Amino acid sequence: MKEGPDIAHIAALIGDPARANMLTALMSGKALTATELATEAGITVQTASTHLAKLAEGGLVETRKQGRHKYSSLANDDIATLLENLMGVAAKTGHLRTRTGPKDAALRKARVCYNHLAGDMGTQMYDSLRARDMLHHSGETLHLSPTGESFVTALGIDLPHLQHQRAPLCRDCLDWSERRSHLAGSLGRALLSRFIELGWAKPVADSRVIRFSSLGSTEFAKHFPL
Amino acid sequence: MKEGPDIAHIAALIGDPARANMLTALMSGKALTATELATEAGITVQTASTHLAKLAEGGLVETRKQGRHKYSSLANDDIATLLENLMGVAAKTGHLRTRTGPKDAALRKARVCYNHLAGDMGTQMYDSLRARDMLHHSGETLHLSPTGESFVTALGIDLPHLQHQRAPLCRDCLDWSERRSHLAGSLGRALLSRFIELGWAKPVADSRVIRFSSLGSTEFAKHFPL
DNA sequence: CCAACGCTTCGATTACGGTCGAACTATGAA
DNA sequence: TTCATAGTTCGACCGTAATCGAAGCGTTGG
Repeated sequence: MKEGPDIAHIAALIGDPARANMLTALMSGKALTATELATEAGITVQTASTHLAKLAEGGLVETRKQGRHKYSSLANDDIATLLENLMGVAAKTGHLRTRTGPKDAALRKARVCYNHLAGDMGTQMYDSLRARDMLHHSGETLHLSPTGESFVTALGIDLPHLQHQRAPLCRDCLDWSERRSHLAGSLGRALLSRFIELGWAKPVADSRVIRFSSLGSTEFAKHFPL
Repeated sequence: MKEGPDIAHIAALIGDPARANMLTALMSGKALTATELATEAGITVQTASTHLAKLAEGGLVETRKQGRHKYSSLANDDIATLLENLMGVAAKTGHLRTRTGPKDAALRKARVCYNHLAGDMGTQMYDSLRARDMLHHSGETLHLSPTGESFVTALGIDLPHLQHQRAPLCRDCLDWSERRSHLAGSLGRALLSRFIELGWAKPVADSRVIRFSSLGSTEFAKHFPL
């Protein structure tokens, strides 16, 4: 009865509709200002401010002041995973907020999960790397094999720079549309931004959808075959 | 703003302290009656009844009537995973309800997660099976290799019976104390109950702790070396 | 058939938290 | 300096939901 961490507190934080809207908006990975989050959630700036204070105190979001703006983002990958997890059971128990619209297909195909690629193409990338032994699963941690290292370097990833960071290089993250893993961690983030840099893909404004160009699709299929 | 599943609803369900207490109590895997859950959460039976109705409507728990008792249990493994996930971020953000007591060590060593073995020994079992190629990871689904099949059969598991069931045989489940995977699914459940059957281990009453006998510890270490 | 038990429903109370208007602070621009 | 914009704090209002006492059902066991 009194053992274990206080799950009620943080669940309650997510449990408010306004805050849930803000958090899902932050799942895009971008840091958003208070007013952006307010309009996203359909509330006034004042209430958004109090909500943000609570979310920060609860360790769910981190804030960073820049000039007269205050940017908020999810505190870490764990939070993103938790939210995806929540979406999974919410979707499975049939409690959808809106009927599956035309947007859903695009969301299921390719979307950003916090900061890396998720959806069909995300799992395809993951599976392709796994199948070619570039990604290795030892215990719980994911590792990049030597062939994998040269592969991503050839793609233009600055691997030494990533390995210097404190954050884990590879992590797997579970999807809610697909029930499968995709690649998270700093490498997952770097790969997505590289795709955008190469002009293969482009994030759709005000959404989590990632749209691949026709060139990008063929290049992606070439580099990550099944 | 209006895309995706309704995470606020189910997060709000978990967000109430009383309900959170009930859910964590159900993490033991046992089905509990309404009165048991009421005392567990420190509330009266009436309120527990209304809470249970809401949890059932939300798809978090399933209820089963037996005589004049009504047994409630977690609806499925996904819920258990979600709760463990929540405990993880709650623990990480430092929002512990109680200071880490003497009970915590036992919890970290071996505990039941919904219905299978978690904690140190859970991850050890998982890693040991993986290291000996008895457990195989293809895509997202876990598979039991032929050597693995004969191994668990030798342990006394009725494998054909398990394979007949609709539920997946192997699944991995993430731990909140250890940040690593352990074996869930019907095989995970069967293994734990087999350990208890063999007298290796015994669940501690009114807790999620699993206590291994000295015989059980040596046998376990023999069967699941690292 | 009656009493005990487990659970549910109803009704009333209460309290907590979300919400916004208004006033205030801080930063940047003119 | 003055104005505009971004965000915070305060105060008051309001609604929702948690809670429990009391009464009502079923089921079990004598």
